[in-house]
Amino acid sequence: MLNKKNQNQDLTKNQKIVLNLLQSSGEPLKAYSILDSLKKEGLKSPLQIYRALDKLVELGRIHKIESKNSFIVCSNSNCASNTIFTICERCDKVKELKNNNLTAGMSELIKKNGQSITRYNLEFFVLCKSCKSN
Amino acid sequence: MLNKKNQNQDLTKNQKIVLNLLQSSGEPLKAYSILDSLKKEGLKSPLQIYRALDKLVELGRIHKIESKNSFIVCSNSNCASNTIFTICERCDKVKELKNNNLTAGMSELIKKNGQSITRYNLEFFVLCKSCKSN
DNA sequence: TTATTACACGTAATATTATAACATATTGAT
DNA sequence: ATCAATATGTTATAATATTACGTGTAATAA
Repeated sequence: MLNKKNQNQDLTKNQKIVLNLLQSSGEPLKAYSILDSLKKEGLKSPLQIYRALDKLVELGRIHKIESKNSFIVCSNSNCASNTIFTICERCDKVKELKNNNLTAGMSELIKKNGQSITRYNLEFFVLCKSCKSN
Repeated sequence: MLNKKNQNQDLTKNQKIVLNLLQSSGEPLKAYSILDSLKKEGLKSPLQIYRALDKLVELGRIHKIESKNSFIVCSNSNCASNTIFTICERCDKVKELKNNNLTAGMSELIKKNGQSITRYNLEFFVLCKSCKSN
């Protein structure tokens, strides 16, 4: 049994194509902009994109940024669908947080909290460094 | 100067109508379902609804639940656009958290964190009590 | 007063995001 | 080989949200 996280071999053709695009982009992309970019690869209907995206989200390979209807590769090898993003309010740049004191603090908090939290999606709006310095 | 938070007097006709509906509902509603409900009040175009919703969000009177494209009244008198929701994964019930140890912990965390967080939207997916007991 | 500004409203058209429905193909397990 | 599950392709359509343009109304500066 291969490790799904580190291999693209389990992915189907369309899933690979979509994932590759998101990986090489590095920033969030919208479904229809992905579709436009992939016309040359033969993908021509929204459903082809959405099906691939859904599966990739399910596998944890990408995440949906809900407030932007956009998708971004998981920059984390093992976030199990729990996501923490910072989104710059001025330039829209998105970063997925990992292994900083905020994520660590969150884990603590959730452990302490009585509720059975199964998953979370956290969107922190910030002014990024380069926007702040202007 | 009246306290805007506690008075609806500053709101316009359409804003009041939409807010009333959301208040009496208590649960998240979608824009087009609001539109359907308000046909009898004379509102007939999506834009009338979206304009009222936008303004109410801006005023902090309601919040958008991004992962559901839904809107819910603010159950908090003073959250300044920072929102923490729990969403039941089974029945979709949404609750806005306030003044519990999770919200307190979040404030702490953010204070400690170097980044200049201007606003946040946190969505915690849970199994609610009634769904858990089944 | 009149002119100006700032909102709010109304309406039609359209853009954007996402899914349903149906047919066919491929894969994987028994 | 058969069966089930999953993936694909395609068309149509649903659901969500905004653009563009014209009108009304209230506050206020000239």
